[in-house]
Amino acid sequence: MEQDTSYKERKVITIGVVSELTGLSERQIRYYEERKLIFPERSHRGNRKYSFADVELLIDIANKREEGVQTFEIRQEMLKEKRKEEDKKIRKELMRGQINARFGVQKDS
Amino acid sequence: MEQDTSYKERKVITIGVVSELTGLSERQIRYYEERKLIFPERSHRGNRKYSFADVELLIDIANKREEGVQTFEIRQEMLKEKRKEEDKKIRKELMRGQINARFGVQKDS
DNA sequence: CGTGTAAGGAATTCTGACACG
DNA sequence: CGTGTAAGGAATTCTGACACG
Repeated sequence: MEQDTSYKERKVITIGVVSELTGLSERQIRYYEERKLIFPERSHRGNRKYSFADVELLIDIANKREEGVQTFEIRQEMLKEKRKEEDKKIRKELMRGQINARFGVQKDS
Repeated sequence: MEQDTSYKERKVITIGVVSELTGLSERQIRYYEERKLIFPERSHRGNRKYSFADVELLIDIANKREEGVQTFEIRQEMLKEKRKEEDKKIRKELMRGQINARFGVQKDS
């Protein structure tokens, strides 16, 4: 289901390049990971790898930080967003279920 | 005009990751550059950086090589392709020019 | 809390070259 | 021609820690 060929989601960018792309120091980037704001993959021997989506997220984080928002609060907001997304998804699936129940394919047997 | 925010074209991937992604050795990847099949950018201090488009191109090259096609021939084909693309583009622009001449915006002055 | 920095080590990347076929 | 490899050096990345505020 999860098509992970998407260029935006593939984790292939090393921390040095991410640093250039975002203007953040490597220290900051690693710290935001420690605070569970960002989740890079690890290469074979432990090097962090980020996606373009991660880069964009980091830029958002940087903006929030500049406004004085603490990492803890940013995390709260992100979790809230995530819950909202999941809710939407579930509602969609429920709807689909109801439609199928009335007009959809027959259950076999 | 050239919108280079495109994830596919941004050169951000280091040679080690490209090697993993393509299955090619770093030696091979550097050699194909020497033969002018691929054109990475360089980071600040000289490290090669590739795009997803480059990765796909390298996979195509690898397939051709497996069929025994020489790098020189691959280069020929690529140049031919490129010329074809440019031709198409020019024809398109010519067409647009004619349409504008009859129905388009007035030239000022 | 958020970030800088020095520390020490391991892994990465670079170039030019020799080897083989 | 296309690729492997050893060589030496420079740059990258990692972790854990101390510092400051």
